[in-house]
Amino acid sequence: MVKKARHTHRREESLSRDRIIEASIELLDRSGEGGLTFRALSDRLATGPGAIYWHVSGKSELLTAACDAIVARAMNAPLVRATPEATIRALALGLFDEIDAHPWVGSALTLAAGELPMVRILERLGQQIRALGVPDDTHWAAVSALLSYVLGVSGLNAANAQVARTRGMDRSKFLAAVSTAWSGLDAEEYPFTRSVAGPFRAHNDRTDFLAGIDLILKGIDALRRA
Amino acid sequence: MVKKARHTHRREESLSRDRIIEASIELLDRSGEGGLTFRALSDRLATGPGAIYWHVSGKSELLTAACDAIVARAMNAPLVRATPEATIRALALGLFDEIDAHPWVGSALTLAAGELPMVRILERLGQQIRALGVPDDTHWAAVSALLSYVLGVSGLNAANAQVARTRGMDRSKFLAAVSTAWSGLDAEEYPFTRSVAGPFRAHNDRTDFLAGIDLILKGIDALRRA
DNA sequence: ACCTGAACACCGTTCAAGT
DNA sequence: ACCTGAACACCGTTCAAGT
Repeated sequence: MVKKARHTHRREESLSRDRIIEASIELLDRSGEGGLTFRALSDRLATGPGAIYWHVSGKSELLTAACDAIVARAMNAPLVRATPEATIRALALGLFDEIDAHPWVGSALTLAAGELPMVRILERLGQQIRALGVPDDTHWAAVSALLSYVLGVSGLNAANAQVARTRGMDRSKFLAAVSTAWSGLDAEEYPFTRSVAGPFRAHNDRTDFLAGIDLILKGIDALRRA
Repeated sequence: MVKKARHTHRREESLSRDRIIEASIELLDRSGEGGLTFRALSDRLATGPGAIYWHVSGKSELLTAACDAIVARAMNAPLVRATPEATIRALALGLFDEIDAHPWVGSALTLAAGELPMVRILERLGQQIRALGVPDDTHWAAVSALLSYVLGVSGLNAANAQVARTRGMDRSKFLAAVSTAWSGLDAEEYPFTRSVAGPFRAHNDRTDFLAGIDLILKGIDALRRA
């Protein structure tokens, strides 16, 4: 019963990079990372695959551009005046929420290392690190730790969403399955993992994410006093 | 001039899961993540693609098993008696070095979220967190922060290696290219990124990685005093 | 300048048929 | 029980040909 979503409508506007990226995001949101193909995309845009190549260099540019649209939204959100620490938390949470809503962004971000979406995050976090007043020569260490952590959580979220999707589970079913697997590990070899199997089942990704940010902020704070 | 590496030798041993994984690792090391295909693999093992499916359920199991072989090596390395902090640093560095030598492990690790390779890391780090004497209800927050950070750095390493490979650059050329791109960003919008473009060019991944671990350890230390 | 769509060179996976 | 290899249903990308 695979029914191809036929597009009955004729194309009204002409093709453009923006329309292509918009359609890419819709495909990625609906069907995950595997959902973005040139065939599905050209079908949706009522054109041929070759037409897309006129506006975009290839798939990786497409994915990065889609990712950037989401990241930009989170990084350009207006910020209330607050301490640098509070601003970092707010920025990180805003990004977390976007990635939670669009899990494919998590892996796209890492894939586009050094490119615009990552730079947006680097910049916003970095400005706050600067405002924190830590020594100049620790700026890079501080941001890169924050950035790596954020990318780690993002990638994990993307992977979890991906696995849950392919196995047709929702999030709580997936957590329960992992938790059960961990509980069944050898007691001699994996005592710690067994001990966190319970907490893991009930854990809240968002809270844990913030706790990790706070841990790193605490560490950065120590840099200032050193 | 694409010369297919012909295998002139007949197969001596019979096929086995271990031989398949060993060959997978060789392919991944030589040609990166894209190098692992059932065709390349069956060519190398002097068999057909179908034969591999007799021993292994599919590509993702193959990748996870290959990843696990490398991770196990790092996590089972004998440890000298030391403080929990020093042990965590040693474990993390050992893992970093393996991933540096086998960058594909970085993305495979994230892809196999919740599975054995990740659990090995979770367990070893967790045992040391426990030894640190922080409150029981902070164990999960502490390990998951460390783990996410390690996965973030790993993924980034994998992505960098991948980009450098496709562009045919070595690491220093790649760093220089990113650094130059950052220096060319708009001065109003990206002051911080521009300011770290210089340090970035000369930075040492291994040192930065360890600095991040230390930052998180400092934060965990604060948990004990709280 | 922009679009079409067939064709190319790949993929992972399945499966009837062999030993 | 284990292996073979053709076949299936996909991919991303290219390109001669159209408008």
